[in-house]
Amino acid sequence: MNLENTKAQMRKGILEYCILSMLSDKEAYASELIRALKEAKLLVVEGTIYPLLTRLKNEGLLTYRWEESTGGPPRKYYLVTPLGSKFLTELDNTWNDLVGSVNKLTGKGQG
Amino acid sequence: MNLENTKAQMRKGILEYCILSMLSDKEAYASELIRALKEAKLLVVEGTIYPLLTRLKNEGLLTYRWEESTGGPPRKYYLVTPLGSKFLTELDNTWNDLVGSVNKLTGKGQG
DNA sequence: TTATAGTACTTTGCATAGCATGGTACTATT
DNA sequence: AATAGTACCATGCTATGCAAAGTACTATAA
Repeated sequence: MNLENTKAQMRKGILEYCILSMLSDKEAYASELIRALKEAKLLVVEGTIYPLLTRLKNEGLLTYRWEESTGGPPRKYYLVTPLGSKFLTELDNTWNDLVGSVNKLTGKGQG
Repeated sequence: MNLENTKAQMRKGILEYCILSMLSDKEAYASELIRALKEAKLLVVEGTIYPLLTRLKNEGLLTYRWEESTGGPPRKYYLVTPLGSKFLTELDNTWNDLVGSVNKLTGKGQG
């Protein structure tokens, strides 16, 4: 049995929520997001986050602007669109429901 | 954008935790589990739960016994093995860490 | 100039798990 | 015999996280 794999599965679908939420506070570029996610003990790699950002942009939930960097290649600063903000509200509810359901089933709630 | 799909993704990997936890309290068969999960607002269908139970059994986390039913086909009653119980403890920690991480990133925690 | 290192963005292919769908088998009712 | 309800099982699809490799820009060192 592989605990790491199970952990990875638990993270699935939650990254999308976290990233939308992070970008609703202030814009950021991918490497910044990766650092923040790692600090929060959520392991994320480039191959995960770049396709995810592109997908959210194509769906109209995010937009971005280029910004030159003094010490490296230019950066893509992403931010949430009005549609993304609306979707984030629904994800907030979804997440809260999910936590409630799991806590109930695992006996932490009123279960 | 498809909210239902995102919800399904969020559920990924969490079912395994929920089912192990439910079966650590008392044994149950698949249809019982489905009913309980639906009551807790976690949408689950047969095509999801049967392969999952088989997988957990093959990994030694669950075992089962047959029991005849008066009004239908026999039932497979699953229960958690000692190995499954040990694994469940780790999933408890994983889940708590995940909730902490998400709440921190989405600004519900200490920010 | 050339080479190396650091940063940032991109793409490809794989493994996994949830799900839709259809099927089998047992019992009870009509 | 036919239908309905319950329970278990198998197949194929899809989406996502991830490993790995690649591209491009800047700064530093030889």
